[in-house]
Amino acid sequence: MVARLAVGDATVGELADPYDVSVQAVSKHIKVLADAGLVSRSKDAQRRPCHLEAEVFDLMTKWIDRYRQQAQERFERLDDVLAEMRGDQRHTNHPHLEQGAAS
Amino acid sequence: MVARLAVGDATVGELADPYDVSVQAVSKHIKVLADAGLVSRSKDAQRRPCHLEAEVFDLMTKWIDRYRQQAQERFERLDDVLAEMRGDQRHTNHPHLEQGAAS
DNA sequence: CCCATCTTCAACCAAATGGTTGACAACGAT
DNA sequence: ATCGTTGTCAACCATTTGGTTGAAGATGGG
Repeated sequence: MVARLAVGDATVGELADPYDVSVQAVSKHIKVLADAGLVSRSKDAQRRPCHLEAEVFDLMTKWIDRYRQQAQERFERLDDVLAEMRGDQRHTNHPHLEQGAAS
Repeated sequence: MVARLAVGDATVGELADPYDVSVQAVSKHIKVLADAGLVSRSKDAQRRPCHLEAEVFDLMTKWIDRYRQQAQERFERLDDVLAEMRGDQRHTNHPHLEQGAAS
């Protein structure tokens, strides 16, 4: 959905077409996104194209960065030292995420 | 929840404590996050502290950036020109997001 | 005016989410 | 061995989410 809109504006019908889903469902979905400010609507005859609001990306990124920064600061400081002192051993069981972050 | 973990690792009990919610609820929630790879668990006696996985932030940011780039490229190219040509008028009704992006 | 097209509204339904309580497993301390 | 602490499992319930169908509003073309 977002992927399609990132490519370009589209009507509800166009959004629903490629998928096995009713137009009403998409209309509902878009209403939520619009209410949340993620998309805006324009008016072209009986059509109301959807436009992805790019500013939202910035907000999301900002939100994420706030927590990332906290986590990384802590990580780089004393967390691991203490963990090592008390024989802490992490087991992530999520190999796709492991990338040698912990020394 | 994420906010608390960004500050530092915590046990299920510590996470539940500040809120009016049962330990079981938090345990369930954490299980979801752990299954999704957002947090890892360690083992300290009968306690199992939760650790926020920082890599996830990178993945999120990467995902977002992909779409942001597409949207902005399109935006800066011909989208608005065409819109203007056919008398397009956008109405976002989301003032908190408006910041003079569209000329 | 009436029709075709596009969208939305309303009522409804199934599944997912997020919470509860109660039982129980694991562990350290006594 | 037993007990207190911590976390999890299971069954259950309410709310939200995401879908459906059917009817109705809006708009331009004949």
